[in-house]
Amino acid sequence: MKTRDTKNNILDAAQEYVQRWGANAMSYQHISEAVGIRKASIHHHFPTKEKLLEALIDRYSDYFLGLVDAIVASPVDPKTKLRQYTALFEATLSQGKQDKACMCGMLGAELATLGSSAAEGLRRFYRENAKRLAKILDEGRQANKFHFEGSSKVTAQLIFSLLEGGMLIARAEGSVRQFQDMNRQMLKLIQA
Amino acid sequence: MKTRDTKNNILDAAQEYVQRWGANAMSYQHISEAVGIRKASIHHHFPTKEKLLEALIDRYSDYFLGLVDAIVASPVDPKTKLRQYTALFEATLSQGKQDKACMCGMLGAELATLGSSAAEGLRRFYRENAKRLAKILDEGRQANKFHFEGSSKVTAQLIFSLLEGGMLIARAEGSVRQFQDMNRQMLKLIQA
DNA sequence: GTCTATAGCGCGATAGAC
DNA sequence: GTCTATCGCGCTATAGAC
Repeated sequence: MKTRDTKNNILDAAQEYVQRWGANAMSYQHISEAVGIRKASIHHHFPTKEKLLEALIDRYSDYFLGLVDAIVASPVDPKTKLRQYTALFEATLSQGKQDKACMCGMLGAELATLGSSAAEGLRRFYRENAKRLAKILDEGRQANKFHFEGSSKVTAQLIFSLLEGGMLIARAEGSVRQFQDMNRQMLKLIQA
Repeated sequence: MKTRDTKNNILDAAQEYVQRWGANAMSYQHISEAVGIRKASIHHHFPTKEKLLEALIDRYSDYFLGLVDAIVASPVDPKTKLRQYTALFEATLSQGKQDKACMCGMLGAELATLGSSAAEGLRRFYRENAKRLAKILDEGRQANKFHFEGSSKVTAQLIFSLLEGGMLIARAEGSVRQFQDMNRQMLKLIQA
């Protein structure tokens, strides 16, 4: 099998596991069983777990921010953009047994156990998401569709934190519905 | 040393570790070194890690909800109560090297690796916090101090999720300030 | 209640054949 | 690029002396 395919299969399995169980519960053995190759073969593609996590975060970040960029650039109104943004998180939570959270939200709790490159990748994910959210908020406020005082940057942090935290809380209750209700309420508050 | 003291010392060390590193990175060896007793002695007080985590969550929950109850019952206005509630989280984040998060927020990410009793304890913490927040919100809305449409229960979930998620995000950036700004902005949105 | 000693396992990682 | 085999470590947990 091609190297790129194997690498992607490894990252797919690792990501799935981290989103459900966390990085510290994920092992080369688990990936090995999911992908159908031996532990040593994984080390050939990702020599250390730290390198694997770096690659995982980079890929996740690039993919997710790509989806967000498409939303930001689309010609719909700001309220719809914000709704589509929250829908990305709702989709993750709805997948499968509804026990998958945002991978970077999970890793936020395990930050202290990550290497410095992985930690920097995490910060980049947080920062870039907030930046794009702030753009949507500015656009909405300029169009007189969103009404809130103060900084759009801080409000973007607020919304992003709400989504990341909300996924973890709602997952504990097994309630996608609770997460969706919360997101709708946030939209109301921004428009009030 | 008295059993109760030793138990508390063990729980203190364990809690500190979980808040910084997470439950899966916490080991009997780490606690042993922090408390100054041997691994086997910890097993005498908490036979398994699962039991230790259960006790940890129960103690944390009781203590924290006690603080919250005092705020709810105090004769100050609802806005002050909400401010004091967020201040509890800000205080945790400000402690020491500013790398401590809410223990139950951390454990939310590691939910899948917890035993069923510990998971139930977590859900209780989430539920009881939201319940008390909803009470503050109702009180504020009735006094015409808070203005928001829709359910106070959902809004309480929103605020609680925001706090739990915000701690993890702000911790990554090492910015208590960011967390405080976000909380102030939430208060503005509720009062708008 | 605390200790020493150890069992038994899973982990990340490496060596070397194919 | 994938494999078998193995190393060395840290983990949870237990047995049994004091």
